[in-house]
Amino acid sequence: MRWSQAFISTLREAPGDAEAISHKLLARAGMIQRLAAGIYSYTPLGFRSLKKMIEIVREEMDRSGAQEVDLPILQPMEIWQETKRWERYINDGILFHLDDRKSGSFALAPTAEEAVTDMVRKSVTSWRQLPFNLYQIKTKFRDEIRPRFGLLRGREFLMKDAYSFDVDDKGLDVHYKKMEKAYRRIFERCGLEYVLVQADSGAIGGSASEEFMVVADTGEDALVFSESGDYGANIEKAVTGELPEPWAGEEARPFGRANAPTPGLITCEDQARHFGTTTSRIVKTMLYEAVRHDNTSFVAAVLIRGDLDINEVKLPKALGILHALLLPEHRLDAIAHTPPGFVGPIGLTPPAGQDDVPVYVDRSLANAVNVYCGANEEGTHHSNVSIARDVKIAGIVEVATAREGDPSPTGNGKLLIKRGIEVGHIFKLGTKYSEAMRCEVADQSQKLVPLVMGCYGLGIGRTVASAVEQNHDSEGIIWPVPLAPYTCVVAALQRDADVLAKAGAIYEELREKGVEVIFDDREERPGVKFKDIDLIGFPLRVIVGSKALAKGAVEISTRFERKAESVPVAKAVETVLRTIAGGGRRLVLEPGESAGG
RNA sequence: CGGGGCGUAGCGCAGGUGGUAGCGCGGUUGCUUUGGGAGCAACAGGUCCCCGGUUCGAAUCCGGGCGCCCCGACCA
Repeated sequence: MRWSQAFISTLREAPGDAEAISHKLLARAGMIQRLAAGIYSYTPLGFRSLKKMIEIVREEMDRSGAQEVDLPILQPMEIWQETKRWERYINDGILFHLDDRKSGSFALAPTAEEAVTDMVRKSVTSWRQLPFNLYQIKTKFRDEIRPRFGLLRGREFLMKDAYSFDVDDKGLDVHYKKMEKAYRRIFERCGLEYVLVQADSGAIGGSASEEFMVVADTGEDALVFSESGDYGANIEKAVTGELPEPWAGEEARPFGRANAPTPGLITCEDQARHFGTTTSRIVKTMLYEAVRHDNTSFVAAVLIRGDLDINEVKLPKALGILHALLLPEHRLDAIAHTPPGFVGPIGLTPPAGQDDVPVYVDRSLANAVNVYCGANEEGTHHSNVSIARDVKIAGIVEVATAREGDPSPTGNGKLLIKRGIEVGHIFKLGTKYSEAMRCEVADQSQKLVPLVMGCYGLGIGRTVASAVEQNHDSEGIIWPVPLAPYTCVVAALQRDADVLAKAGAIYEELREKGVEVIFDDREERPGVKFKDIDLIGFPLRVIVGSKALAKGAVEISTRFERKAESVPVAKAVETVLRTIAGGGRRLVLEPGESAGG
């Protein structure tokens, strides 16, 4: 491609709404353009990188034995109602949906479990037709509450989604492992540093799930790792080892009434200071509106140590409910007879229609003795509370949020917290969708069984953006070779006939040798060319300028190293080829070839 | 959903006591320049987010709406 003919426009300044580095740089490089909040166009240059990513994913999915399909993204409400996801997603406000002329409703789908399950149930009747894994690379829609960070959280986005179908869990395990392997190959090919962590399966449902995360400060997820590297989990899922218990070995003292704190002492920190103890001895009592799967609800109390926080992603699962909403303050008075700060597990008044308020206790408090808790009276606390003795416990649950420095659940060292971008997510769905949609086959004993499914997502645009997050400097993007829009740029620094001819010849030869190369033949000053080339971040750069050319040389450098070497004109092409063969990050010169920078 | 901010040329922004709009970058043309976003000159480019109101007159004041960005989303 000749730059002078190409649709490329770079920006000296990033659009004002760009926040993340990848967003700023991709926009400045003219690779993406915002059309609306969370909705981006790819320019020819940006689309080239996107296509690179698509091809890598397609190759690795095909290699794994998966088969590509194309499912409608405009999907009828009816199949979403079969799995109860219509109401759920509408309630969460994240489903784009619309009506057609005849009043039918449709979704612009964020995932395709229903569509693929429908396809399979219509055509598969026997276990002999299994197993298989179907995937597609297609634009998806999610009406994000808050789209941000450019390609990282958009409302329209390109995602690869795959769905495996097996007769039993053993088959699912095989597919799951295959996908993990395929994903590892994909991210390794992109040159990305990533980690695999345990994850919550969220709204998709299912049992096990793991996320592929690119570690980056702009990441929206908090990740928990053990120092020793033998544990990694999304904070939504992370558990900790046994925490030291400050009451270990103590005798339980008689239950009492604490000297009253002033009503202003609302936080656990204030109270601990007032009582002359640590926050770990203050019991935090949180009241939740617990919504059951049948949409009925009740009020429940959850007790946790004052130095810990409740993880509201873990909570519903621990309580066996659909979701838990913290009770709004105005409802506290009727149940706990006090504003926040003095709520406790003893003497709660259940709301109408409920016999009692069940009290769930986090594991961290299961053995607690001689602790303080709110007395359900403003300004008052109980002291020397022994949880097992004094509280009617509905269940011991594990709902604490992991903290940096907590012991690792594996017993090896402490936990660290980093941020990450979720680029891939693999789930064991089980039979959630196949049962709801009656996607069944006859097994070997002629019994009708629902298919066991897995689902595997991979954000294409997001992975490209992650690559930029991970590979850039003050001048611009440093594309990993596999994702670069062009591998190499040949720039003619001057409009001099000899310069243009030599540069043109090198460009033509590289092209013939199969290198993806762009020829900067623009009528621009050298400075402009250098800036654009660095900003877009082509891995290799061949500079043809009148100065070096007078000595029969051109200058070659990689975007990663940025140190240019003079190379004889006749050796330029082979130097480029050798450097690409060597990975493209570092210049590979022949011994004795360098004439110095 | 709560709080804050913004909306003026392709991009980044200024203006705002009411009088019909400006700067930088970018663009076009010419001359000069030519190894890290050149200089001079001329030119082009605007629904000042939209609708309504006040006024002789609104980018500016008032009301309503829309769009966008940021922060927070309750830890008792």
